[in-house]
Amino acid sequence: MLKIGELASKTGLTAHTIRYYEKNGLINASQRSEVGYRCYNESDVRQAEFVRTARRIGFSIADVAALLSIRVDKTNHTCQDVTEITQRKLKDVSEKITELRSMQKTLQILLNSCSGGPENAYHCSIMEALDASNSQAVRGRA
Amino acid sequence: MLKIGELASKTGLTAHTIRYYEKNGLINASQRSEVGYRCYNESDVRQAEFVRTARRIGFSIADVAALLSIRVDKTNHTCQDVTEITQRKLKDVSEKITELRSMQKTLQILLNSCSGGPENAYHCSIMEALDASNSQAVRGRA
DNA sequence: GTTGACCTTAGAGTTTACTCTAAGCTTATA
DNA sequence: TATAAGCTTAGAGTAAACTCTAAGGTCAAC
Ligand SMILES: [Zn+2]
Ligand SMILES: [Zn+2]
Ligand SMILES: [Zn+2]
Ligand SMILES: [Zn+2]
Repeated sequence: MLKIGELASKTGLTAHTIRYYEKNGLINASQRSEVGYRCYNESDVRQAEFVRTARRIGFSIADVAALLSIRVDKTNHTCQDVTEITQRKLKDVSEKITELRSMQKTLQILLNSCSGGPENAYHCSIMEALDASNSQAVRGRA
Repeated sequence: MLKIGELASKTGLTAHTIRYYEKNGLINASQRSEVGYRCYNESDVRQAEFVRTARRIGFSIADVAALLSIRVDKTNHTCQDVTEITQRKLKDVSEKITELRSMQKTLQILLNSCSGGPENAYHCSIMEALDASNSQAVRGRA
């Protein structure tokens, strides 16, 4: 039976975070000690590790809660239930990457256009591009 | 002279957002009408468009504030000042992309391992991977 | 002359995921 | 037997960027 600090060092979460996850239904201490300390058994620890793994992958707390509800009742859930959550997350991540790549490209174009030197910014092409609301560079892929 | 709603439709920002930006020093109305309405002149509009463009590229509000302070005093700032902000942002964006690509890869591996079919999740390989805290798939690029 | 769209302010609420604080027990160590 | 480290709770604070509300004044149109 681990105390919260022990679970924390075992999982790499902080005790604060574990209590926060508990409030959100992700981690649970099956027992309390006589004085009220949280006590985690092996099954609790495995669940905490599941949570940490899922969070590391990028699942939100709500996603993890959904995955846990499948986990505790696998026979009444399908592989489809699991992949739906995973697909949705993959879609989010992919969309975010697309957005960021567009930003990345624009920023790179801006940087390529400017010397970055010590001359004053009066004719800086980055500033000019930001000022031109109809600039090619800042409207994404042309 | 535009009123806030006119500036909003011209820029694609909402009136709420424009007031919020004003509070943060990004957009300013040079005048008020007799009854206190914000009035934006051409220069104000150009600044608002600069802000909108910079925000669209992904610069934070603090970044935009820094860019604006260069913009209003170009002769006392250098191209280096401008590129520093841009480089920092590019670095942030690139790091975020790296993170997300790692998530994307993991999620794809998970999805490839599961049929996604209507069978129950008892032997679901996604659930198994999440449960195995030492799983290959969930520890990023091996 | 009243409806409806638009404007004003200060300030609260939203989202996500923590992160920290205060006040007070408990437990291990020197 | 004192410290120090660790545990408890409720609740507040943080970050970013909005988003909305309430209560009220203004303006154009029918
Ligand atoms: Zn120059
Ligand atoms: Zn330059
Ligand atoms: Zn199966
Ligand atoms: Zn499956």
